[in-house]
Amino acid sequence: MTDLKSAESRSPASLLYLREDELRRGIELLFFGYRDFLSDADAELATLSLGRAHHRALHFIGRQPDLAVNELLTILKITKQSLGRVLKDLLARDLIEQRPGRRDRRQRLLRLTPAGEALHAQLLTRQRTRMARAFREAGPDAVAGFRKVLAGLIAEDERARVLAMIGAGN
Amino acid sequence: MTDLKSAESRSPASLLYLREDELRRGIELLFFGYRDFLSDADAELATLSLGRAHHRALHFIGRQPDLAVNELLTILKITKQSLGRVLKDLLARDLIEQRPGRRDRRQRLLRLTPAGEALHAQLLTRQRTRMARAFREAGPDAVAGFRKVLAGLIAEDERARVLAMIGAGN
DNA sequence: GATTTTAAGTCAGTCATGTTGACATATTTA
DNA sequence: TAAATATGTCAACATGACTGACTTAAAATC
Repeated sequence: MTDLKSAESRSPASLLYLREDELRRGIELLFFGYRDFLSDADAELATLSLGRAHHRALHFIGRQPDLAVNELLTILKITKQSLGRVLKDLLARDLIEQRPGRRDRRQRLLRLTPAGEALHAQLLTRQRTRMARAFREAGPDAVAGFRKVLAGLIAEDERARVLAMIGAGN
Repeated sequence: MTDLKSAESRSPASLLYLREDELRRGIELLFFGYRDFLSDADAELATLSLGRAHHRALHFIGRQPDLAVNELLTILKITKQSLGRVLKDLLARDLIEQRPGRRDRRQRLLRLTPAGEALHAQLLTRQRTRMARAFREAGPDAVAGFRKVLAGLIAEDERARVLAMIGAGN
């Protein structure tokens, strides 16, 4: 970091600089933390010729069985066509199954098959292990702060909906 | 979340469940927070027909002028071929420039052109604005926790190097 | 000085995952 | 009955990753 001046080397009143530097560090930490957090699951998915897109669909179907396609689209914010390809793969590999909704028979409600449950559990366990280590090492106060800041990063017009979906504790 | 039972509805001693649920919330918050954090920059990049890959290269070149290609590869952890295409685009659009290293003339040191600086500053300001709002709303203790947990998510064999690169405050 | 290693670039092909746009079908709602 | 909705599908395309093979120039080593 030869180009990044230390705070001490600058004018004493450059609080703005300190602030900008703190924000830059937060931005970069988010990049590296996110990337490495996904690496465990990525490695496992690669052995199955599946990608992140499959993982995300599997995750949200697993956590909320009988999820409708439209709900999943709202969660993932991708196009119907993109999701369609992923669901097709997961169906072909017997990781998920569909059935028409009882109230609304246009809907195709999605749920995991036993094989899908197994994979979902395996991936989630891996991710929880890494997250658990970070939580444990950081301590409960840090965990609360982590969640608070991340919640603040969510788009304002989405935040209430997302936090409600994730669960009450936020 | 019809399928997610509240903690109260379960057996009193299910601390494991509480913990698993807390970890799941952290995982999901990271997903949504990261996605929405990038959305500002993505929108701006799209107007210029640039993508995230360009943004990342621009960011790390901007923060450390005269960066060698190899250093950038180490930071981004992508292949030379992938980076090559991105750098070619950025060079063609006069956003970065190269010059041979003085000590090692095999190296091509990368730096931003004035136009690159302008774009870099514009993108960084946008991202800082969103991060600043989240930091401000969450408070300083939360910010410390946010950083602590994210640092813990970085791959162990990378952590020291990454934290050193990001800056002392972590 | 000759050989090996390193830094960088390039060509070619592939894959995963996103996009737009147009359209089809079944079902529900107005 | 007509309109809106939920889903699926075809086609074409862009981005950004990958592997593998190879070249060139310069530095480091023997």
